[in-house]
Amino acid sequence: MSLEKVTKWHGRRYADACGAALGMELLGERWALLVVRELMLGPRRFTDLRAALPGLSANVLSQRLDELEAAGVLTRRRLPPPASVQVYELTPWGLEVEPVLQALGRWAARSPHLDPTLPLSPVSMMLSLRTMFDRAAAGDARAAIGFRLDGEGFVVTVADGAVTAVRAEPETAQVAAVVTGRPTDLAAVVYGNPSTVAERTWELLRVEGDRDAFLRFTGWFALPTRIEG
Amino acid sequence: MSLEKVTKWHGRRYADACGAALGMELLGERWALLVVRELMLGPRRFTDLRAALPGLSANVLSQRLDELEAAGVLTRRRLPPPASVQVYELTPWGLEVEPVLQALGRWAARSPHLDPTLPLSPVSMMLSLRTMFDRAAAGDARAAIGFRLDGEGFVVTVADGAVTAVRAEPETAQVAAVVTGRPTDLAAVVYGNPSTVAERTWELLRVEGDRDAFLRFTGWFALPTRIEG
DNA sequence: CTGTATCCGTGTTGATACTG
DNA sequence: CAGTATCAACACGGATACAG
Repeated sequence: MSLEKVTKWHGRRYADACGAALGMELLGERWALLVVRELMLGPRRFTDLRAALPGLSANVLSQRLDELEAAGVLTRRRLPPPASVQVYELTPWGLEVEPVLQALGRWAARSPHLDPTLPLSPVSMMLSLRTMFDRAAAGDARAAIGFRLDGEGFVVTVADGAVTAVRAEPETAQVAAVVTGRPTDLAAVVYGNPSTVAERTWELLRVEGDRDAFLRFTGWFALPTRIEG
Repeated sequence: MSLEKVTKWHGRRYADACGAALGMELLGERWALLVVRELMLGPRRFTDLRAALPGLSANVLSQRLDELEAAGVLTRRRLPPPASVQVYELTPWGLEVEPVLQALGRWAARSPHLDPTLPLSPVSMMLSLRTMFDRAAAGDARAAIGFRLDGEGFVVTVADGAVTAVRAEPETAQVAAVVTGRPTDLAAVVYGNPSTVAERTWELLRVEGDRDAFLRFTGWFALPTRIEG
């Protein structure tokens, strides 16, 4: 069966020696890159992926997971009992897809068609912080902010002109503030023009702890300028 | 009709605010990224694209060109008479796809499935030099090498720790050497282990001018290490 | 609860042939 | 040269039913 899939994976080849062509064979199938994106911050279960990717049907997700496993991008692993559930996890090489995600995201963010009102998954929001971090704006500032987005916890740290974002329950002792809310609203506050972000949007987020620390934090991230369109 | 296409481009959305998702909507359709790749080094005609992308049929190419034009990635332009032919040209924003191509190519080049025996287009070969340039290996060396691949001329220049590659007829006066041959054979020589590149492969390339300069040049480019598979 | 397998309507893809 | 027309095959997405 597994061999079946490996051999079957040559359905739609480009027959092109170029690396970018091979990349599109591996990641270019519909939904494939978004599945990888959702695994970028750690292993997830089948149902987690479905929840993060509404519109992706179960049969297509199954197929993508098979193909990505055959390609060596991810592995399926059964968690040790008692939590005997299956999770999907990127391989080290799969983790290296992040620069691709970032280059693509940065490029497309300049399109007039980018629509911030569309749904945004928690992982997607956190990854965008890694992509859109503005080193010059942050300078040598330091801060750790916790997030709880749709029930999922993350900790983002800025230090030494770099940013990290990991999946973790934010402990009030370790972060300056904990922000709770929906990813879309967080994006509006972080990427919106501070003077035009509606007060109503701020009200949709709950900020516990040092609110000013989070306010400064939002200034260290910026979307690229849009092209006219 | 053109408006028709713009509005029609809503066919397969992801309904996801993430930039990477939008990027896949714009460039993720089959063949789309490879069409952009072929335009990266300057305008090309419909037939040029078909020649560079065997396996891409005329109707699909037509459709991709429409979609990419509607998205603002490329424009169609009619060359002034007498050469009154139509060419497709990337917009400034379309040119910015190159980092995506590079990130994807660099990532996929580590796959065990990369197959250097597959056909390689001249543009693809030249772009790979921009991607795989090894700044440390080049040091402060300088050189200009001309190439004639499947009849298309290019000039590649290395200077100040950077590489450029442009479409241009190589003039013997401006380059240290002119290499004539097929892209695949050039790739074998540039990216192969120098000690294991068959003498037969070298014989498939014609090197006019300073052969040693070209030999040094080949040492400034390297593929990333393959993963086990 | 966590996936997997099957059926089906629809749209996309791709080969061939053909037109301005 | 630059596409359009037609048609067959297949991929996608939704629903549903089934297995561990």
